Amino acid sequence: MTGQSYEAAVCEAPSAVAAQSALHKFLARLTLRSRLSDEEQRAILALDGREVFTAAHCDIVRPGQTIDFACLVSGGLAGRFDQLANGHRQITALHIPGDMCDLHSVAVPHAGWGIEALTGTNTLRIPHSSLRQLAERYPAIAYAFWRDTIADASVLAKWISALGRRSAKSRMAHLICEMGIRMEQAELGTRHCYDLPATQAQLADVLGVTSVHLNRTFQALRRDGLLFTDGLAIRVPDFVRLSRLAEFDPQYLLLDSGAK
Amino acid sequence: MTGQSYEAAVCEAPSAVAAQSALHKFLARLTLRSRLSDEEQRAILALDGREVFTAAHCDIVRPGQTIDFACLVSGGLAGRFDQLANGHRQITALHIPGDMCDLHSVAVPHAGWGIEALTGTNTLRIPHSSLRQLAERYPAIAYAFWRDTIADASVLAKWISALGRRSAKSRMAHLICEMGIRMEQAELGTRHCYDLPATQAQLADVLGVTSVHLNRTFQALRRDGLLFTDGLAIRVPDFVRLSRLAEFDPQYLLLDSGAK
DNA sequence: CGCCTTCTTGAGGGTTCTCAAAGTGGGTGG
DNA sequence: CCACCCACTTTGAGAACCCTCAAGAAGGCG
Repeated sequence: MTGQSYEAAVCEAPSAVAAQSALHKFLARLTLRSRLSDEEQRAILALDGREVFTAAHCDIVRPGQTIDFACLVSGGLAGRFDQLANGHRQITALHIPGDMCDLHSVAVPHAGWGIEALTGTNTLRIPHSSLRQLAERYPAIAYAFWRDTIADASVLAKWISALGRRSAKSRMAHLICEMGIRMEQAELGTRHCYDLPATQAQLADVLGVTSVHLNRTFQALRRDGLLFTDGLAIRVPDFVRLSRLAEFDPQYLLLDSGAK
Repeated sequence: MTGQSYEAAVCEAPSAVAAQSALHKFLARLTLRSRLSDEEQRAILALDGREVFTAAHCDIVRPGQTIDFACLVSGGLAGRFDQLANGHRQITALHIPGDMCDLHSVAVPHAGWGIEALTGTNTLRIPHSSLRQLAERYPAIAYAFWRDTIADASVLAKWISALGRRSAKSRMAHLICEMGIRMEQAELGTRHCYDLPATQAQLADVLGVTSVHLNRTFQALRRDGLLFTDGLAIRVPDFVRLSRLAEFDPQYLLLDSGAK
């Protein structure tokens, strides 16, 4: 059921292990932003759901679908997107393992967006009912969920200013910086080296440019020595210099550890 | 302390009345999205805070400021913005009377953004402590606050796809449609006619274009007969036709009444 | 009446798009 | 093991959209 070879690396672990690892990452992010008691933490880790594999380019959640579960990414890379009448997509958020893609769907189950597997992606489908019970029983968890949504909104707002007021080059640099910090926080790599398993066409859908222009922008950053790619691996020799180009300040991610 | 003459229309009411009206609008939006008991509704209406007037172009909250209150707009128009190193601003959200600009600041008090008065604007500064007490005492209110943040994020996500994948003309049309529906819901006008007290330069900061280009885009819409302005008033003769150009579907606003 | 903010217009240039085709590499079947 | 296919990346050329700089018109306010 695993996809092409390079996806096997992500999915090779038995799924129960991957699921536990994703829950741990999810919990780690919650506790970074909110204080939770041991009991509350155990309750989060006890969450259960069906693990589902979605092949690259397939939709995990179709636009407009009404769902009764939230998706915790346990492997791969997922993107929330909005689709235009002409079929063009804009990806509004990227989700890495440990991210609950659509925690907000608990409170608003009718999705106006879709979620796409950018590469072969495993998700844990956690029933809304379980999450709602948790939030009702433990107010601190409800509060943590709220903060998680706020962090999500903060990233969206930052991306609006990137799309509205920055060049493609600066936007690209910003994305590479953001994903570096997030990957590092999730212990999936470092800000200087991590995997970003997306095609250039998909990254173009994130940056709001065409894939042709994205390719040229990529080349410009390589010429400047700011960024190198090796297959899916991103290498950033000088993170500070890249941050300056991007005017990147990780504070908006609401990850204190990344702000150091 | 009221500003220029055209702002007086907004601010002429004694502030206690304006504050009550803003709280009613705020409550109306919450109850649209969440069910609240009579007691919970009374608790919201009993919220109190200092009313502050901010002149046009001045900051209600400066970027980076740590605050201990949330701002409920009671008159005028406010914009959340992100500022670049070169001083350029991108407005990420517009807030009309009845909107709690930064409800999320209750959970994340250090602002990474700023809030600007686009015109002379009155805000009610409601202490975080009052809101937090309310959320702790009434779980349904905490839940309603969460949903409000989700609605906020939904609007942000829609705006990302507008900035990334639409022309200035379509973006402008989308903004006019969105504000029309929101104004109608807030009973501050109708989708066919409402006041938008912002300068073209400010609207350009929302749309992510220059004021020169915004002006030309405006003219193009007028030429097409889609949109007319009369001072601050926006007139939309054919909302359906404008919606089509904008590919506007009000569902993302999470205002069921607007979706009809 | 004069100042100031805002809106409007013009001309030229840069970024990004569109359309099209060629190059690259992994996977698959013969 | 080779040939083919397919998805992805890269390149080229011309056009469209939007920006910059600059200056002129319009309207409120002292």
